[in-house]
Amino acid sequence: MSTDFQPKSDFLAVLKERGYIHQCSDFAGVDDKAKAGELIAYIGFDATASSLHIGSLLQIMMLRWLQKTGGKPIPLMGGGTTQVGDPSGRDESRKLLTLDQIDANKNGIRQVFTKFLTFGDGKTDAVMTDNAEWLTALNYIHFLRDVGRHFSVNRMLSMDSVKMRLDREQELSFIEFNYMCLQSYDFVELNKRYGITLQMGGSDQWGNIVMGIDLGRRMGTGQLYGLTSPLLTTASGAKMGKTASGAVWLNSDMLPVYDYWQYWRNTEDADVGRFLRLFTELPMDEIRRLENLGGAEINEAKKILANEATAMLHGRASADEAAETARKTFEEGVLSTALPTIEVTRSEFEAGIGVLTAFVKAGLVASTGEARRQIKGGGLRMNDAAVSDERATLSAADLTGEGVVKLSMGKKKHVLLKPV
RNA sequence: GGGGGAAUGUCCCGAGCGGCAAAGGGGGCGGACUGUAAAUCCGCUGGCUUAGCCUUCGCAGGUUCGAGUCCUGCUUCCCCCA
Repeated sequence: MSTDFQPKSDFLAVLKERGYIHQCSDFAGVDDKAKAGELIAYIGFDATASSLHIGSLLQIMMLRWLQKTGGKPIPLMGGGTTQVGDPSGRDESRKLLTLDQIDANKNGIRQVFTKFLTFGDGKTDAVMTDNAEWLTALNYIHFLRDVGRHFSVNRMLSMDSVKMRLDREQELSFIEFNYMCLQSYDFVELNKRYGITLQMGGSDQWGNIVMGIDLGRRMGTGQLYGLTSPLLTTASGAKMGKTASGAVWLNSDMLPVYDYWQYWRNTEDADVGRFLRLFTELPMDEIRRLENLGGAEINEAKKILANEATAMLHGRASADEAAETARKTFEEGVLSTALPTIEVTRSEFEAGIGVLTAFVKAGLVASTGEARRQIKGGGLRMNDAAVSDERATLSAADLTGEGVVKLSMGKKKHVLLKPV
């Protein structure tokens, strides 16, 4: 596991150069497979929400690079494992999702993959899989006899994730043991069905992946491999993908394209190079040039990062539109009608909407109380003028030439209110 | 089975002599300064129809003019002994 390993395959060369690799069970083994064009790999995604968020993007990019370098990517939907619920997030009673919720979530998640991967029947075409297919049909006794006997509790107890819990005297439920086993079993099952030999994932998945490799050896799959990506944090140490309004979702119905673009635009200086490598496909020498821009010039690099990352997910046209909206809003101070817009009926508007209510409707604040506080702190603006009177009411006089009212919270968040 | 602790503002951690919308952090949001960055400084961080009203301290009762605080029972978690 030397970090100075020199890959011969395009796949590992790209991953290494761009910073996707944290650990690998056997660099040379994966390298040979990739070099021979025989690499088939999977990454599992649990369906805990109706969209994946930025945290999963790194994983998706690995699958994308695999495909581009001649391998076959297999995204695995955790339709079965989600029913068990991965308790590794710790915490008390994690509410179990209903089957309906899981189904709905799977549909939401599935869309994203089609944007990053090419699906089909060809050699390097991606195939969508779902572990509900085999896990839900498992019979407990059969599973114990065929698979369970290969797990050593002694060994499981020595795993980091488990040891940590035990050391801290935190609850470790039996269900968690099972989760690890199911994930291991997935690996073996996917090997049988698709000839998969590599499982990738975040660094927190290392233990589970290694268990899968081990199970494979005992169940006669031939040599399996594991490769993990580093846990991403921003340069100032925050977990990636959280914003004020929650996670940075990949589905546009959960997070408008404009907001997605803004997320990347607001990257910290120190992260620009790293993010360009991981989340865009720009050539390396171009990235090196961009990340070395000094002072305010690095903003150009941030725009390119935002454009490229957004184009990959939402398409070039949407990315351009978001960039143009941002340019008008921030650089020219001109109103762009492409800002996120919420509509109210004309009769409701004419009846008079209070400013407090308007900001709540726009989703800029969570309650009228918060709106009041923000007004006191000078944080709310209407058509770029600070709101000072919380009793004010919107009227036709507030409509701009475009027939909208621009509501802003802070300097960066803008929503248009449009009577229809 | 016996004994001893713990549960607080629904993001987290955490103080709280019977007068409490409840100390202090972290995180988050806003303002200032900047470059839509970081760092720094300042403000805010239960809800509403806001001179007021309503709802919060594991759950259910009780004492009291008044309970996060005292009493009783219950639930969950932790520690010690067996």
